[in-house]
Amino acid sequence: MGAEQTDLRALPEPGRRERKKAATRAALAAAALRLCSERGPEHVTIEQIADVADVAPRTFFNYFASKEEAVVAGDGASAITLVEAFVARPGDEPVIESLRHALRAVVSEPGYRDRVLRMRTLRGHPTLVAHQLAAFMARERALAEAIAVRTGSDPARDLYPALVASATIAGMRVAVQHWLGDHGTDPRDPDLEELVDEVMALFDTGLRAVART
Amino acid sequence: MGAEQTDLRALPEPGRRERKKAATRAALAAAALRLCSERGPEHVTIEQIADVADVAPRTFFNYFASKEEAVVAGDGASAITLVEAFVARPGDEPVIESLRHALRAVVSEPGYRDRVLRMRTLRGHPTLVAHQLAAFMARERALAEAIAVRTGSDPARDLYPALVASATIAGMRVAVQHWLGDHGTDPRDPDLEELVDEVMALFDTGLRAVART
DNA sequence: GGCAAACTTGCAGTCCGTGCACGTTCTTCG
DNA sequence: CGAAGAACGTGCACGGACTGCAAGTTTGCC
Repeated sequence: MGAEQTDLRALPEPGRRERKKAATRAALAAAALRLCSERGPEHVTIEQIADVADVAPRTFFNYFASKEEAVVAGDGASAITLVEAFVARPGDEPVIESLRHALRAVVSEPGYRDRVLRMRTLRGHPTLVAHQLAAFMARERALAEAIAVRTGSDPARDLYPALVASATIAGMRVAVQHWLGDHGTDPRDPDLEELVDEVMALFDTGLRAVART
Repeated sequence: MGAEQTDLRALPEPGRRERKKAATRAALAAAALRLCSERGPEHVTIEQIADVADVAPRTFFNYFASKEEAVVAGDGASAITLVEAFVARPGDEPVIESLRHALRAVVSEPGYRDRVLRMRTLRGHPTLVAHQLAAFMARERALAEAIAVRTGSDPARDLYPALVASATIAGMRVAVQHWLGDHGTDPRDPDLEELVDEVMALFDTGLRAVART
C-alpha cells in the first residue's frame, strides 16, 4: 500500500510523454515550494520558479493556475493518498479505524515530513494556507462518498459521512500543527503517528469528555 | 493593510469617521458579493465593485487586499460572532453544548441565510472557497484558546481544545452544505438549527456509531 | 516516413496589487 | 473656536499575474 499515484488506470502505458509531464509538474512544484519557503512567497516570481524548473514562464501556467497552487501541489497528492488508503482498507473494519490507518499512511509517506517542515515557514501567509485547505477540500467530497458507500448511508439524509470526512481532515491538520509545536512544545514529544491516533480516539469516543492532563 | 479585522458592528461610540469607514467597507463587501454571485467572480473587476460602492478603484485596496477577501468578509464576521458567542456562554456549561449554542447564534444572525444562499452560486470557484476557509481559520486559534481556558487544558500537551475548535467549524460547514442540498435534497427538510444540533450531537456521543437510515 | 494530437513557447494585452504623493476630512487639544 | 496633525480618499505609475492566440516542436501511431 505504498504511494499509488494519481492516475487511476496507469496500467498499460506510462509513456514517455506522460513521464515528462509528470517530471515537469514535479519540478515546478518542488521549485515553487523551495523558493517560497526560502525567501517568502511574496519575493518569488513565476519567472524564477520556471527558471529553476528549466521551462518557459508561459509553461508554468500549463500546469498550475497560480503560484499558490504549485506550492500546495504536494498536499493535493496527500489528499488523494488519504482517500485511496481508506478505500483499500477491509470493508468490515470500523470507519474510524480505517481512517486512522489512512491518516497514518499519509503522514508516513516518504517526504511527507520534509514537506510539512518546509511549509512551517509558510504559516502566517493566509493566501497559502487558504490554498492548502482548498487542496484537501477538493477531495473531501470523494472521501465522504467512500465513507457513505462503506456504511451504506444515504448522503441526502445522513450527515455522518460528510461530517466524518471533514472531521478527519480537520483532525489531521490539528495533529500536524501540534507536532510542529504551534501551541508550545509538548513535553511528551509525541510523534505524528501517535498524535493521529490520539485525534481519532477522541473522535471515536466523543468530544464530551474533557481529557485532563 | 490586510491585517485589520472586520468589525461591522461598533460597540461604544463610533464617531463619524468610523461610521463612514464601516459603511464603505460594508458597501464594498456587499457589492463584491452581489456582482460575483450574479455574473461569476472571473467577470467582475475591482473597478466595477468600486463603482457600485461609489469609491475610487484605489480605495478598494484600502479595505481589502483582493476581490476574494471582500466577497468572504461576511464569513469573517461570522467567525468573530462564533467566538464571542462561545465566551458569552456560562463557564460551567459543557463545551460542546456551548459550541452548539454559539453555532446557532451564528446561523440565526440576520442576513446569514441570505449570504449563504448567495454564496451557493460561488461553489466550484476554488479560489473563493479557499479564502472562505481562511476567513474561518483566522479565528480558529482564538476559539481553541477560549476552549482551553474553559476546560483548563494545557494546549501544549492536550489536543482537545484545538481539535474541538477545528471540528466545530468543520461541522458548521457540513451543516450548511447539507442544508444547501449538496448531496441531494434531504426528504426530512431540516432547518439549519436542527442540522447544527445533529452535528454537535454526533461529536458529543462520538463518531463510532453509524447512524443507519 | 508521415500524419495528427499534444506540448512548449513567445507575444500582446488586461487586470491585479502596491508604493508614493497630494488634497480633503475628521479629531483633538490648546 | 480654531489650528495642528492624523487619518482617509484618490490619481499616477510600475511590476507582476494571468490569458488567448499563433506559431514551432515533440510524441504517439500507423
